[in-house]
Amino acid sequence: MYTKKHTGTSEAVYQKLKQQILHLELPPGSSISEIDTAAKYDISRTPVRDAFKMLESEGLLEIRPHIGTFVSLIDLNTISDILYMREVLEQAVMKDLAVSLDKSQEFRIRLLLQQQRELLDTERSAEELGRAFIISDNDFHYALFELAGKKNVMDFLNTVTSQYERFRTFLNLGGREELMLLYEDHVKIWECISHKDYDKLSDHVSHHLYDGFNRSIDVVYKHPEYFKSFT
Amino acid sequence: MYTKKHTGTSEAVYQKLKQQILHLELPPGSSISEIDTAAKYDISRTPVRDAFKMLESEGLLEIRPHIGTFVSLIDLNTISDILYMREVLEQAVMKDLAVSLDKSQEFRIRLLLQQQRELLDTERSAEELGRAFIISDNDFHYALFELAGKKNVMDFLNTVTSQYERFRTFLNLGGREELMLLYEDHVKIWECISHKDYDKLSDHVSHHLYDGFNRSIDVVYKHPEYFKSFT
DNA sequence: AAAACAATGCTTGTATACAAGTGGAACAAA
DNA sequence: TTTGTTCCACTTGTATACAAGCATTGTTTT
Repeated sequence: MYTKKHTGTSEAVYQKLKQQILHLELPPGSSISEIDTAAKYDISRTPVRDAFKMLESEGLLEIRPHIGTFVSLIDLNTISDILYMREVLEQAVMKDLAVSLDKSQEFRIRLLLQQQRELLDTERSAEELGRAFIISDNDFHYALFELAGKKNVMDFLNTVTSQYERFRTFLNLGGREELMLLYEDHVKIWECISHKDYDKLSDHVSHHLYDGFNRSIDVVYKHPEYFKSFT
Repeated sequence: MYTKKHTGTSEAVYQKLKQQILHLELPPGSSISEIDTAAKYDISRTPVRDAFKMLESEGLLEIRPHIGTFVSLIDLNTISDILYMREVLEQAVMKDLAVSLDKSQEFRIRLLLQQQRELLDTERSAEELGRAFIISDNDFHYALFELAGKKNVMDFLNTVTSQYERFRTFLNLGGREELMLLYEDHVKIWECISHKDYDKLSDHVSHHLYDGFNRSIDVVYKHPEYFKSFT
């Protein structure tokens, strides 16, 4: 038998569980025990506990001492606050980028948009396309932050907004047409940046963030057990 | 002997260590071992490890497997990005508050300002006054976020910006006069909110965030060993 | 029948033993 | 002296045993 590594085990478990939670394979509210997870991956409780703690700090797990560990319910109030932060920060960063845009950056953005265009024209299943587009969408936003010199800001945001990703995956039941709307938002945002049209830029950024959610928020009521009760 | 509690131990150690790090009693770059810490508080390595992991996720510790654990150096690039986030988010939140301000909220802010005023008029040592004012300053900002209905946004910010608090403590060598300037900023910010003077409000918020740092940033060079090299 | 209660099996929290990687110190060879 | 090497002390990573809290079930008592 190969000797087991003494680094990276908990990190691997963390990544695996996080993906399962974000993709709703571990649904909100479901229980998950340290012992079972350890047995499943043929490791001890220790690295599993480390992974659990990390996921708890991101708000994806809820550890109740001596009772059990549960995948956290989606809190729509939290989602709302996350959207607010993303809106405000993205508006500011995009504006900064528009102010200092140069030709090489413009080229890079054009390239990303073209990639996205091709993605939408490729035939594949709706679910697969949805996931691929979310990744591409994230790449697009991340690239804009990076070009604006605000990569760390994006990283901070992401550490605190895992909930947002999960909610996005949950709502992602839209077909090619819906995704096309998101792509068109990107094009509009890019046009505003390159034309330095700051007012419209802010509007498009807000619209891009909220519109998809607003359009499909009714599906929330198809899985009320996934959500924390809100009044 | 009393039976040991089976909850809260790691949390207590976490809080204790965090305070020591933020107050620079555990200086940046210094090493801290799990075994020593466990012995110091007469507990086992397990809760200490939990606390270490939490502090690492906040960027206050750097755990190098099989080598050691070190209090992280202050990264001025990170500080810069944190300041950017706080600037953008505070400007937005304060503006929101100004839009919807009512009399009872105005009363609450006046109260906080008066408390701060009294604090500055009380005789005590410079260092103690500095720490007390930082707490009072945080309370003031927190209250404004709360009044704007954005308490969670502030909480998110704080989980990610522990570095900022440490840096602030480090720079806090200013006397009563410097603190008075911060207090006057608060008064100006409040006036802009109550008069709905949005343009000046943003300026004052930015000024309030950056001015203190800019005025005393020279002390950085008195402890270069605390900082990550930057180019 | 209903209510109080004790036993049991689950959970996570803690303590401790062991594994394995790292770096420096002591030491040997050139 | 310099260089290379071996060893050792120290670190964190992992595995596992035990402690203790909670909930459910089944039993006993009223």
